[in-house]
Amino acid sequence: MTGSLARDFYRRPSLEVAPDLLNKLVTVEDARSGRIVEVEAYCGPDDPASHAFRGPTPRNATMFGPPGHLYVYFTYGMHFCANVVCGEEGEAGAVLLRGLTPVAGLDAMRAVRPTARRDRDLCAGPARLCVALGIDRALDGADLVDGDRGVRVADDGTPPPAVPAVSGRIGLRVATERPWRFFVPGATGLSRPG
DNA sequence: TCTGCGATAATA
DNA sequence: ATTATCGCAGAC
Repeated sequence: MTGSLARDFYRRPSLEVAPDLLNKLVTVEDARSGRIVEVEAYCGPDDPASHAFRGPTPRNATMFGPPGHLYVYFTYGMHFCANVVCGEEGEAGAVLLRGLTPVAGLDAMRAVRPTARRDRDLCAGPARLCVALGIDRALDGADLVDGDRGVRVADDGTPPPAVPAVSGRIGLRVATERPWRFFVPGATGLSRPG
């Protein structure tokens, strides 16, 4: 029943993949896992908010690689955020993971995120979920399909919402009006209510 | 519960 | 200079 998503799942534009990623599971080596409840699509060269907008650089190299890999970047001098690379190789599409419902390994998550007051805050935010799951620079480029570095995205049979909630993306100064944030309404682990 | 602000360093 | 953020302080 539960298994890694196939490569072809990711071989589509990020705007198609993003809503389909809702309710899938992210798992890491030590069995910590969370259910994806909030994502944002980034559309490569067509998207002024995308790290890929100005073409390939050392930082965004993973985005320009094959789909189904993890793109991890460092920002604000202290945070890591994680994306799933989408589209054909070279398209540089990406889906940012913004919120998870903690599913397993809650004790380990609490240990690395002592500032989370409630369990619902453990993975509520793109940088928070990276800390909770132990995702950092070392996992940039990890293959989510074969799990070469322990990180996978799996389907346990829970379908995405028939009609996902949609909004503008968060934290941007450009292209804020594009409705490319998708989330499970009312879910535990959203980075913000709506 | 909400709002504003400082931290902190890689990137272009 | 800017940044795909977070946690704290202070106001209600």
